[in-house]
Amino acid sequence: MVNKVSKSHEDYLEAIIMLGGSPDHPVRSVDVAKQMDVSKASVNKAIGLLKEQGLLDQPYYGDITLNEEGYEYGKAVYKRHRYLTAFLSKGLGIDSDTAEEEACLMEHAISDESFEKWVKYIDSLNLVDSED
Amino acid sequence: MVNKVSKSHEDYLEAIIMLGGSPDHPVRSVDVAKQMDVSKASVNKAIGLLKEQGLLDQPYYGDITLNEEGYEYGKAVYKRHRYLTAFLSKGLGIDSDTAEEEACLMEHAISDESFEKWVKYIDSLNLVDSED
DNA sequence: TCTTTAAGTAAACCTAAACTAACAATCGTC
DNA sequence: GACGATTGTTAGTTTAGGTTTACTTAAAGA
Repeated sequence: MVNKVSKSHEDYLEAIIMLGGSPDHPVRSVDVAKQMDVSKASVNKAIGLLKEQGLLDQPYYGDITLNEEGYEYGKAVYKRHRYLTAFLSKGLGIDSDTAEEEACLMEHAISDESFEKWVKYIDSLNLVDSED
Repeated sequence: MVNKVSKSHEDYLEAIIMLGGSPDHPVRSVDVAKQMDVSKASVNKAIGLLKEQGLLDQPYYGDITLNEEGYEYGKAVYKRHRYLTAFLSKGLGIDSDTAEEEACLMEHAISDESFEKWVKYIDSLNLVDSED
C-alpha cells in the first residue's frame, strides 16, 4: 500500500478486483459501472484520477488494467471486505446481504495496523476460508 | 430514531451529546466547533439543518438545545461509538486513540437491527461497563 | 455605561463525487 | 468494408459539506 486513496476510489479498485481485474486481466469500464451501479461518466472520471496516481493504466478508449500497485491495493481492500463480511454474518449472525452492505461501508475505516488485529481475531474464530 | 440523518450530521449530534447536551442542558456552538475541529460557520450551517429536521432548537444568537428526538438520536450514535471503541480496544487490542478514531468512522455504517447483534456479542464478552 | 472581546451569522467560494446529455470511437455482423 | 449498436469521453450541472471573511450581537470589566 502506497499512496492514500479516497474511500470512493478504494471502491473502484475493489470493484475491479471483484470483476477479476489484475495486471494481466483487463476489465471494461462499462462493467465497473454496472458492478457499482454508477454512470459510465463517473467511472471514466475516477479511472482518470487513479491513472494519475499510478495505480492502473487505460489507453484512450481502451480497457482498464491494474498495475502491480493498484492490484495489491485493490486486493487489500477486498480482503477487508471479505473478512468483515464473514465476521458480521458468521460471527454476529447478521444476514448476509446486510453484512455485505455494512462491511462495504466499514472497510474504509480501518488502518493496516488495525486490520492485522482483525485478521488475527477473525482467524481465531475460524470464520473465513482464506485464499490470501 | 426517526428521520434519516447524514453521517456528518450524526457526528454533530454525537458531539453535542459528548459535551453533555440534552433537552435541559444547552450547549454552545463554539464548543461544538472545538470538539469537532471544524469552523464555527460549519457548525452554524449544520445546526440550521438539524433544526429544520426538528432535532434541536437554537434561537437567534442563542445556545443549542436538543429536543427529545435529537437527544435519543445522539445517544444512539454515541452508544455505537462506545461499544465499537470497546470492542476495538479491549476486544481486538487496538490502542485506544486509534480505536476511538476508527469507531468514529464505523459507527455510521450500522443499522439498528445489526447493532443489536453487536451489542449482544460485545456484552457477551463483557467489554463494556454499560450505562444505557 | 462604554468598550473590548468573544460568539454567532451570512455570503461567497471551493472541492469531491455523483449525474445527464451529446458526442466520438470501436466492435460485430452482414 | 459499411453500418448499427455498444462503449468510452467530454462538458456542464447538482449536491453535500466544508472553508474564509466580514459583519452583528451579546457579555464582561473598567
